Amino acid sequence: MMCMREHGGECCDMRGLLGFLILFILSKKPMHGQEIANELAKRRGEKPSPGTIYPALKSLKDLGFLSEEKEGKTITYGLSPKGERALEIAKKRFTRTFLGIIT
Amino acid sequence: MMCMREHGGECCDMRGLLGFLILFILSKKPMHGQEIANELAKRRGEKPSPGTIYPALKSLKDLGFLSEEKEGKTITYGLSPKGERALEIAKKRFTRTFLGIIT
DNA sequence: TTATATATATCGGACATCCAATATGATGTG
DNA sequence: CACATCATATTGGATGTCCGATATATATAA
Repeated sequence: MMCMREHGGECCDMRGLLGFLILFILSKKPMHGQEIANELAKRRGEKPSPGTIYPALKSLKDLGFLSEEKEGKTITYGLSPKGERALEIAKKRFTRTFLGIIT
Repeated sequence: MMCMREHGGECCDMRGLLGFLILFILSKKPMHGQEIANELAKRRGEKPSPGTIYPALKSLKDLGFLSEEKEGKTITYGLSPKGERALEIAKKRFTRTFLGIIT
């Protein structure tokens, strides 16, 4: 049914770009999981569930894109050098693909 | 494994935004399927297969987002008024979600 | 200690996306 | 007509994305 959601008026649910968004958000400022989820909520309009955000962070970590610092119960994530390079490449692709859409 | 693809350097495969992209492309100029596929190839770097583009067009058509004009073997698609409204809403969401990424 | 709240983590599965293969129909050329 | 070509269409399935439910760990309060 493609990306069209809800009562016929909306499309574009950003599916598949969660990891990209997280990299971008972390490039602005290191954050822990809940802060990232809140930032995503601001952008997407809906807060991702724990079952979304933590596996996503794990994937990015497994790819070597994140640095982390544990303190008590919170883990603050940032971009590793590899993560920064990946973000730059992804931004180029994103920009080329969606050129002209954001006016 | 999220949206991360290929040798660790890339992410952001635009999954889930195909319908949105098609609406945007058609808002610039009415086109038929193959022209749309070629335009997508320019943006994404890879031409979508027939099994991708035609079901996508069918979904958009079923949602009432497209107008079409058949001439011989080609069908030229454009945006219906409903499609234009949907695109505007989607662009707002897209812009809010990815604000700051395209510099 | 017990209770509560918060952060992180995992697992199962529903659902969506997209492609490969294939089929249909129209047009043109010999 | 037979054949090739191009645009369109369908369908089966592999894969990916994300959420709900649940569990664990740490911190704080009574």
